[in-house]
Amino acid sequence: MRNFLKTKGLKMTSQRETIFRAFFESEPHMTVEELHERVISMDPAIAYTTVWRTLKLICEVGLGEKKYFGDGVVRYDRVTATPHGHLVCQKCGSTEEFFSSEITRLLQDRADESGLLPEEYRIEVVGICLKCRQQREASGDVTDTSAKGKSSAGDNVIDISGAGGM
Amino acid sequence: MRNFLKTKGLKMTSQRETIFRAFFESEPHMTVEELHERVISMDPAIAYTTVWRTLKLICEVGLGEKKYFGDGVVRYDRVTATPHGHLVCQKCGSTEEFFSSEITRLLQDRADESGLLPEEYRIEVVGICLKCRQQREASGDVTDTSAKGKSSAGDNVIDISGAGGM
DNA sequence: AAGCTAATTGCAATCGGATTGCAGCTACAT
DNA sequence: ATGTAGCTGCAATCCGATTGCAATTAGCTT
Ligand SMILES: [Mn+2]
Ligand SMILES: [Mn+2]
Ligand SMILES: [Zn+2]
Ligand SMILES: [Zn+2]
Repeated sequence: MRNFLKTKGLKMTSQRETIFRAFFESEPHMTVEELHERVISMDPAIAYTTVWRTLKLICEVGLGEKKYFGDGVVRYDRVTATPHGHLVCQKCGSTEEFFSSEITRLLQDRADESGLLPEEYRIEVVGICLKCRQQREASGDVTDTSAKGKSSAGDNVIDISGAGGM
Repeated sequence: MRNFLKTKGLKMTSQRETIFRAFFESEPHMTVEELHERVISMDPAIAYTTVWRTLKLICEVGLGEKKYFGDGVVRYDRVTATPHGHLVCQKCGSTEEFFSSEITRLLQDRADESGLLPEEYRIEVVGICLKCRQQREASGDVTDTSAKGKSSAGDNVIDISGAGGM
């Protein structure tokens, strides 16, 4: 890592060392603020701005990637050797990572067909996690909470042309 | 559409009619500002805020979805009967849509495994489009611009544990 | 058709995370 | 030890997203 920076004419500082540690050893998908909290617990003197700039640096060298999970805050993810996807709960914000070489391959093929040189993959399913659905039904909600079976967002057919007509 | 609003206690207005038209008849993935421009060309009196609120409404009733393609601006996409993915050029911002029932099925399976009730799918490949790569090579850049073949972001193995260690 | 009221709209103000300018501090090559 | 290109902390700024509010309007009621 130190060498990596060196070749770029960049310097290793105690702040960066701490922030790198925090980033690579904490749960993934942290916001700048969350990571800053973590960092502060290790070295109270490190500023938010420095965390922000270091995350930017991490992304620039290819070890990190910005992620937008839908709550309006940017999150930072570690880049893995092979792309991975996410299952995101829009209720509690929990995330689960998964790998799928089949999906990656299919996406690669699509990109190739179009002549797009892939740089980053975004593979996400956003929905309501099991835990949140169980809580909801516990509070007496009448909504269908079954996940098993064929229910999915894609099933309900939406007549867009009709809707656009008026 | 009018009926749809009615059942919700909502009103159809000339502004909404215009904005609906603009949204469903323009290219997909427009920003609020872009759509506002379009709307203004149809009715100069319609305010940005109204466009924003109407897009929000469209999303709430399930006909639209927010998208973050990486340039920091929210875009609005039409929801299709079956989920679709995107090929996004991070250089020129062009997008191409594609459908893949295989990918959708694989994602559905993953979600089911985890107990996540799918609500929205995000399937994107971000990279450099053919056109942009050709322009780059034309300006005498030495970078490898081949898209065909096995090149992909997933191939370069990144030793994260090592990086995190220091 | 006129009246009534909740919904909608335009505009200005505000919000809040992202980003930047800058003066003082520091890593590290020499 | 010295010099200089990089860093850092802090405050200021940016800017798209969101909201408060008074005037206006759609659609129901009489
Ligand atoms: Mn991840
Ligand atoms: Mn689309
Ligand atoms: Zn949840
Ligand atoms: Zn392009």
